[in-house]
Amino acid sequence: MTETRVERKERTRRAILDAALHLCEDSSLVALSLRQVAKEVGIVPTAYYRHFESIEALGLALVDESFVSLRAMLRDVRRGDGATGGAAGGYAGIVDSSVSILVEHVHQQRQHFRFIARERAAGPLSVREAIRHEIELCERELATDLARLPGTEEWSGDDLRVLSNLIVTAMVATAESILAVSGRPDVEKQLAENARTQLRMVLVGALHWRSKP
Amino acid sequence: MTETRVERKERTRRAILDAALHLCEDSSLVALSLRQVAKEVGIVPTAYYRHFESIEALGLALVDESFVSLRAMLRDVRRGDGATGGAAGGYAGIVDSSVSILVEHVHQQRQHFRFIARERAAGPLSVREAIRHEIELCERELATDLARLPGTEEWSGDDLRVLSNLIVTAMVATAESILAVSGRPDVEKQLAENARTQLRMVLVGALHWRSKP
DNA sequence: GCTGTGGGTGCACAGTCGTTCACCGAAGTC
DNA sequence: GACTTCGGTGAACGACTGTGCACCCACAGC
Repeated sequence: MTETRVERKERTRRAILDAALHLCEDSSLVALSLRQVAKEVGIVPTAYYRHFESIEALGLALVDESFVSLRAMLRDVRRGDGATGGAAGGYAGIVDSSVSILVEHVHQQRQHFRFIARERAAGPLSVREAIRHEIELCERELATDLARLPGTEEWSGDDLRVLSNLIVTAMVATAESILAVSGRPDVEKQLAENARTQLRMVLVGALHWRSKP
Repeated sequence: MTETRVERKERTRRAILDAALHLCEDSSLVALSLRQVAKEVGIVPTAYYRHFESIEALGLALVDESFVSLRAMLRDVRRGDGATGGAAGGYAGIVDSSVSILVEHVHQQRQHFRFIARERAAGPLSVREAIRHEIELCERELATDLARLPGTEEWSGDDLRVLSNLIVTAMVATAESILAVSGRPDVEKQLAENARTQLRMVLVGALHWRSKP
């Protein structure tokens, strides 16, 4: 029954992260006070310093944590085991399952996605930079995935990067839209269908694309 | 030399808007205090209430003002008089000049674009909704423009809307990137070129697209 | 079992916050 | 010229902010 000291500390740290994530649901990190977090956790303000030296440091930890969720999603997308079963195959199958996986993960990790979407533009400078860097990594990953797809053999590295940037941008926007309409399943279905259409349009463009020498 | 009373009031109101815009360059509206704005303007906090009843109301005014800038840009894009001179014509010419106009306007109205980019995700609820609504109007405008382009005769209204959503999303992302790298002209040139490539890819996709019945 | 480390407490401080109120004085009205 | 309107002032309030300091006490290592 007794807790070891490191367990106890880790539990409080988790509680702080969760509290911040909860408070960030309808505001931004820059409008979050150390005392609010402490009150939400149930500790005294000064005890906060035992875990983080500032709100900004908390933000960076949340970025790390959130991108664990995001990478888990990318892993699922790469495996291609979406709601459609994956039996469809081909580009259409990839598009359908990828968007399904996106929608699913946005629901399961709503707080993480919301945090990233908001702090990407509004957070402290270091947080914004950290998020931008992580997204750039995601784009690179996607670019190498795209390079393995049939039809992109003659593409330049630049074009692959530009294409994956476009796709990531569109998917980030889709995630933001889904978060914005949270609670209206019919509208959400429509957003997912729009995202699929956009991906198909982009893919049609890609298949007819020839990189300049 | 004497100022009429309404002129004087309008001048202070302008000063408040400018001060808020300036303070929002490296933070968000939700982290902005009435007193900061007042101090920046050079008036006492209570005088602020003569012009706006809250920071949120100020935000809504800034949204209106910012979208005047954005609409001016859209008008230029529609006229197609970009830096390339417009003589090129055809899709390539449209793409080149449109992106040039975007870059140009982002520079000229840096504060407005930055404000919209940030508060779109982080502002008070009413501000977020106002921005979302305005962007949706821009998408509709673009959709009607696209409908006039040769090659989209058989497109469904849905597909036109989805396509313009994709294009607007990509251009918003481009504007955000340009703001993020502010001050590095070489990187910015690259971003603009990437945006042009993305638009071309999307257009290639669109030209080979056939709407489902 | 004694000692020391470290998470958590309580108090205090100097600021800042939004908002109230009574008041001033110049521009506007009659 | 007398009267009103209204943008701006200055003091004051209660609440909240980040942070420093001394302290407590359960767990850790000896």
